[in-house]
Amino acid sequence: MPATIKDVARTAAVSIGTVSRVINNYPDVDPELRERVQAAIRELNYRPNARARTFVQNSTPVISFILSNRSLLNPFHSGILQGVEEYCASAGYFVMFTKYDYSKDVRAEDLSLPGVLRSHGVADCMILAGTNYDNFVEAVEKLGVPHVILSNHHVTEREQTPFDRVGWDDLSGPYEATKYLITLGHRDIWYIGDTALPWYQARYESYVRAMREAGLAPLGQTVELSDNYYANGYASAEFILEKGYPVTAVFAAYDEIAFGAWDSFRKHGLDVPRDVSIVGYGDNDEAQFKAPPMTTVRINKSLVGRQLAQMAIEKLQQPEGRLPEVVIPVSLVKRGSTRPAAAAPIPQS
Amino acid sequence: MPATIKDVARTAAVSIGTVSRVINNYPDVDPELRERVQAAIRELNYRPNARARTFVQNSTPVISFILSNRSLLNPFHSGILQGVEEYCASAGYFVMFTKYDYSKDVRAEDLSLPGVLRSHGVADCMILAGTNYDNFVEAVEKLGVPHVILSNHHVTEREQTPFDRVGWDDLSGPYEATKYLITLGHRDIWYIGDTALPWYQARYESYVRAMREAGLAPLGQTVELSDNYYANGYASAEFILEKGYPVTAVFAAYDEIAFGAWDSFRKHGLDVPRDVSIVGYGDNDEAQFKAPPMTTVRINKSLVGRQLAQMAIEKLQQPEGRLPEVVIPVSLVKRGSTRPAAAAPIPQS
DNA sequence: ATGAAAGCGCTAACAG
DNA sequence: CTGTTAGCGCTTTCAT
Repeated sequence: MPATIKDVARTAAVSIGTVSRVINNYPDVDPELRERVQAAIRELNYRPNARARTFVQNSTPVISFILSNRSLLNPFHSGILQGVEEYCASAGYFVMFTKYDYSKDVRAEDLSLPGVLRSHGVADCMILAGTNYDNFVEAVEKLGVPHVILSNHHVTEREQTPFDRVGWDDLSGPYEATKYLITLGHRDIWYIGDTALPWYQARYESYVRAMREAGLAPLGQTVELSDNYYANGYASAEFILEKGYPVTAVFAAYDEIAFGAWDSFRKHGLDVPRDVSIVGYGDNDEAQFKAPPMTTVRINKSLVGRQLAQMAIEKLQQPEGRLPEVVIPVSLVKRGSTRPAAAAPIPQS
Repeated sequence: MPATIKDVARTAAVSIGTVSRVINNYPDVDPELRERVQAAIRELNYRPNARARTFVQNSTPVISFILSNRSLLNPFHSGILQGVEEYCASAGYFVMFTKYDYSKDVRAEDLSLPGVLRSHGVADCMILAGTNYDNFVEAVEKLGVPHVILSNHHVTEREQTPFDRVGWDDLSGPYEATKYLITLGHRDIWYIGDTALPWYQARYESYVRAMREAGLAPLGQTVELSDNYYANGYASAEFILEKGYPVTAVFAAYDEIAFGAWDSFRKHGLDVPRDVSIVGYGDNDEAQFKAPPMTTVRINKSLVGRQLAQMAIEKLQQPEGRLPEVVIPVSLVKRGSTRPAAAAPIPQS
């Protein structure tokens, strides 16, 4: 049975009010009493009861990170969670990790919500991460629970107000990457990636924009065998090579896709970057560890997480306030998997 | 301001005691009253206040997953966390994610503990995951906080009582893997991996045992440039090849190490599995996605996590009880990166 | 079967 | 500056 504030008060021969003031670092306490209280705390090995404290203050320093419909094994999501925890810990908050899988086709009121939403007071603000749909967001809104949304994977049909959302810039990365390849003299630049998923769609369109601006024809290739990025990238490259299409550069919509394509090229005796330049997307750890290290678009997942956490804590303190959307910039990291295109044969005139 | 139990009682014209009995599914409630209460709950959109409930019950349905000195980006750790969450959610518990970095050289009483341990009542049981040392474990013990330890990465100098610990079998996996390569006719089988870390040491010894039993000389190679597994595996293979040592098979102490070695072999024109067979360790998702898919030792991380969670919940309910250590078996997954050794040239007699 | 009331540990408001 | 006390929402015990 742990010591309570009463025990400390008795031992220090003061009132519980004084003990409370000492615990919470109130300024106006007689130094001698403060010392006596602190001695009693040490002696009794007293740790405040967080339950009682949060109960009387009617608020819990807990943020729930809800990962919807995605696996934490994906470094994207674990990276964001890690950023969330980092910020929360520094601000004195705790992070509750909840995985939540649901179908987008269930009506909001019929969703079987995660426990953290079935009672109130477990966590006072939610971070909706992973892939989310309108039905769940709507259910959370209806409950009146403060929340912040990871915007990139929020598949919505409603018009979004630019508030209480954090994401990274999914448009300029692919655009910059493609432009970089063009600058290097490449013309047969393929986009490899799924175009069915909305966020891949955005990446594709940015690629197309860069190609068009340079007067080049966009070349998209997607083989969607499974939700296995590597295999799809591999198969897409196989397809391009088997058809005999010219290819000197690839922008892959995700690092894992790039790795698959890379292995396919290698299998066909094509060297990266000698024969084909490759740019990935995401900058997971593996990218820098390839031989040669892979050029890719870096998304600062930790920063995305920290920003989500910061906004969540602000919302928790001011549930009615609306915080403007934050978009985290991305950056092209140039490494060894890209190089200038071989000079084109001079046309005979 | 959310509705409280009082509001429900007033609306249903019953006492708060009755409302409590309905909420908690007590059997002896008049069906008519129960119906009235439920109607009031719906009408007021009442959700019980978890804070008040846990306060009066003096226990919180929260387990803290403390990841020490490791990154959640490593699929090992995120896989375990995901298993923990899965079990906890099904049992009505919540998971608090805490990252905690510390030095093993600080005395237990001088450690700056994570917030979840500085007050009590935030979480009632801890899962100590990641890499842990005696000082932290001792500090947790001194606080009298119930806890369960992931045993594989617990670096200890104390004699361990086989209780309140969960781990996977780090001995039979490497042994089986090596024996399998021997069965395939390989003789020049290299172990690639760090031997400085204790758990890698165990894997190495098991490899050595299998080699010795077959009358073969163990061949260990470690290049430890950094904590980058891929690069170390790559460099280790480079070393073997540059020295011109014979090699027809490799057991790598971790999948990422295997990937690095694989790429080095490929660079040197050696095909897997035609020229070299490779066995990895861990069975991260990428292993099955290689071309060909990689033979590896599967560690069921989710099961490790679920087992940790189950024991944590038991400890939480019976803090004094001691639960026998659980060791999760591993299994060799045979895939395309291994094949029988080419027949040795028949010695001229 | 139901209502009334004590009390969980703490904070904060108030009185002195 | 310090002590006293109400009260947070709920469960549980004790009457009835």
